[in-house]
Amino acid sequence: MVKRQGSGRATINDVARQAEVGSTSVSRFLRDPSVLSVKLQKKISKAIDELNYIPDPKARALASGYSNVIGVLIPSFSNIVFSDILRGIHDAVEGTAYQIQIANTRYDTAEEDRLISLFVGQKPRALILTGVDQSIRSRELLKERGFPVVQILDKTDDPIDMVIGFSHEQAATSVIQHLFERGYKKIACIAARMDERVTRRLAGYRDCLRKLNAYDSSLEFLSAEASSAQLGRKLMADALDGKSDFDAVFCFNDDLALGAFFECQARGISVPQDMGIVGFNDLEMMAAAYPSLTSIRTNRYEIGKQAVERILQSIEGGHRKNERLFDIGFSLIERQSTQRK
Amino acid sequence: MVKRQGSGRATINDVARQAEVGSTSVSRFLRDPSVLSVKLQKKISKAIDELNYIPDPKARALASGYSNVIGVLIPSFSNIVFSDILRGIHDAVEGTAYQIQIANTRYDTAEEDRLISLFVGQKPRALILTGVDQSIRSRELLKERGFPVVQILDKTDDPIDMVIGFSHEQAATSVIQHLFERGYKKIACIAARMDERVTRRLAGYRDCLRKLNAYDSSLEFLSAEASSAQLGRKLMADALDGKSDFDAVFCFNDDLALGAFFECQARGISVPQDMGIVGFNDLEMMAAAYPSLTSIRTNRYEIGKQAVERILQSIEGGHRKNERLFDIGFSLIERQSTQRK
DNA sequence: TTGTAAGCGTTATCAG
DNA sequence: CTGATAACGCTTACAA
Repeated sequence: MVKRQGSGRATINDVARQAEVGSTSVSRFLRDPSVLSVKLQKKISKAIDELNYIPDPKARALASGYSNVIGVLIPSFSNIVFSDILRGIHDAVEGTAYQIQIANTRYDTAEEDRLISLFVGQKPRALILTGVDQSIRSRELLKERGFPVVQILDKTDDPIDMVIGFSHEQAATSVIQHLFERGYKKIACIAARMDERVTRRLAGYRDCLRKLNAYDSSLEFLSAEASSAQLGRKLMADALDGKSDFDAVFCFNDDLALGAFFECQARGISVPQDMGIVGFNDLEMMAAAYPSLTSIRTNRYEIGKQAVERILQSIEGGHRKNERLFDIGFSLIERQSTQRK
Repeated sequence: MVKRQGSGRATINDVARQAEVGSTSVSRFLRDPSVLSVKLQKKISKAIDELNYIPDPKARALASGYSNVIGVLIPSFSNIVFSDILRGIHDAVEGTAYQIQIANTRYDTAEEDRLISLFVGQKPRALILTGVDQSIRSRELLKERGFPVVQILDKTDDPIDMVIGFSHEQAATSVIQHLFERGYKKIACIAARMDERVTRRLAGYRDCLRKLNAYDSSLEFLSAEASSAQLGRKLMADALDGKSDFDAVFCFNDDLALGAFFECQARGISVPQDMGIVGFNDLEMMAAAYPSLTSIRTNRYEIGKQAVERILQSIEGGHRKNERLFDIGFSLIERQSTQRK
C-alpha cells in the first residue's frame, strides 16, 4: 500500500467529514454558499472554522484548469512610473483571491511575445500589458482567449480587450501650448529611451509645433539610452552647445528635466527667465526643486488600481461590459520653471 | 464515464506514449536526465520537442507538495531602493523554474507577521525578507521550516538563515568621518520614515559624533512621514530656522538630500562652502546635480541578485553551506557637495 | 535503470 | 439541493 506524506493541513475532505456532508458540498460552499441549504451552510461554516481550513490554490488551479494568477508585463523595473503602477495593482489585488505575477519585457517586443505566450500557456486569470503596440501575433493570441486583457498607460481605439491610459500626443500638445502662452517661442525637446510612449510624445510635439509654424528639427535632442538625470544634463549640454537657439526645453521625462535644469544652473542660465523647462510624469521631486519644475501629472497609481478593478468586474460580473476604453487623463502642473516674468 | 476537458496541451503521458516509455521516466527526465540511460534520454528529449511539451507547474506543485514560488516581502513599492532590489531578484530568477511572489508589508510588523504565515502556509520554495528585525514569532515559524530564508538590506550576527546586506551604522560613521575630514564641525541630520535601517543610521550618527565629542541632539530633524524631496526641503527649512548652528547636514535618504539642497539654493546658502550635504543610497541623480551630491553608494541590485543566487545554491546544492552572513558593503562617493575649498 | 499505480486537494460530471 | 466518483497533470513509493 502506497502512503504519501500530505501537507498536514486540513483538506476539503476533513471538512466534509467533520461537517458530515459530501466534499462536493464543501467545494460548493467555497464558491457560493447560497446554492446550499442554510442547514448545510451552517455545518460547513462551523467545520471550516474548527479545522482552520484554508483551500489550496494549487489543487484548485489544477482541477479547474484556471490559475488565480494575474500576469503583469512591464518594460522596466528601474522606472518609477512602473513602481507606481505596481503599487496600484498590488493594492487593488489585496484581499482578493488573485496573485500578481510580474514579468519584465525590457522594452523588447520579441521578449514581450515570448512572455505573452508563456503566460497564455499558464492560463492566467487575466493579463495586464504595458502600452498598446503589441505584435499582431500576440494580439491574435490574446483575442478571444477567454480571459480579460488590459493594456495600460496609453490610448487606442482598438484595444485587445480593455485599455486604461491617456493620450501622450495630447499631453505633449498641452505642454507646447502652455509654453507659447508663457511667451516661449523656440522650443527644443529632449528625449531618451525612444519607446512607444516617448515616440508618441515626440509626435505630439512635432505636430503641434508644425501647426504653430515653429517646428525646427535641429532642436530635437534624442537618445536611445535609458532616461536619467545625467543623460538629461548631457543632452541639454549638447543642445546648448549646438548652433540653434531656443528659449525653452520640453523634456519627455522628469529625470531628464532635472538634469537639464542642473545643466542650466551649471552654466548660469536663469530658469525660467532665459530658459523654460517642462518635464513629464510629475515625480514628487519636481515640486521640491528650486525653482520648482513644471510637469505633466499622470496618475500611475490609479492606472494600476483601475486595471485590476476592471479585471475583477470583468471576471465577477460574468459577461463583459460594453465599456472598454478608459481615458484617465493627465494634467499640466504649472510651476516656476515656466513662469516668465 | 466522466470526461473532462483537459488543457489541450500535451501532458507527461502524451510524451511517455510518444517516446514509448513510462511516464515516470519522463518525470525523471525533467528532474535530472542523467539518472536515465542515454537511449531513454534521447527518446524522451525528442518526444518533448515534437509535442512541444511544457510541464504544468500547478500539477507539479500539487504532487510534490512544494510550489516553485519564492516569496518576497518588501516594506514599500514607492521607494527606488526596492525597485532596484526587485530588478536584481527578477533578473536572477529568470530562466530558472521559480516564480517571484511579492508582498508589501507597508513598514508594519503585524502585517509582516501575517504575510509570513500566509507564505509559510503556501509552502514557498524560499523566502526573502527585508531587514533583520522580524518578530520572535515569525523567526520561530521560519527556523527549521526546511526552506531557505534570506534577510536582506541589513546586517546581523544572528540571521534566521542567511543575510545579505551591509552595516548602516558603519555607513553613517563613514559619513561623519568624511565630513570631519572635510572640515565640517557641526553636523545636523535629517531623517524620515524611521524604519529599522534609518534608525540604525541614526544610531551610527549619534555614536560617532559622541565619540568625537560633537553630538548635539538639537541638530536632529526627524519625521515619521515617508521620505521625499519635499519633506527634505521642509526639514531643512526647520533646521535652518532653528536656533542651533550647523555647517553640514547628513540626510538619511537621497531624496531628503535633494530637498535639503534645494532649500539651500532657495535661501542662497552656498553648497559646499557654507553647507555640506551628504545623502544615502546614491541614486542616479546625485551625480547629475550641480553641485553634485556626496552619497553612500549601496548596491541594491546586487543584493537582490545574490539573494536569489544563494537560494538557488541552497536548494540545488542540497545541504546548506556553512556561510550564512554576506556583507556586501557600501562606499562613500565623494562629490562636490562636501568639497569645501 | 525502468515501470506501475497510488496519491496530492480540488472541481466537474452525472445520478439521485 | 446533495453526494459519489472520475479527472486535472504530476511525483513518488514500491516493485521489477
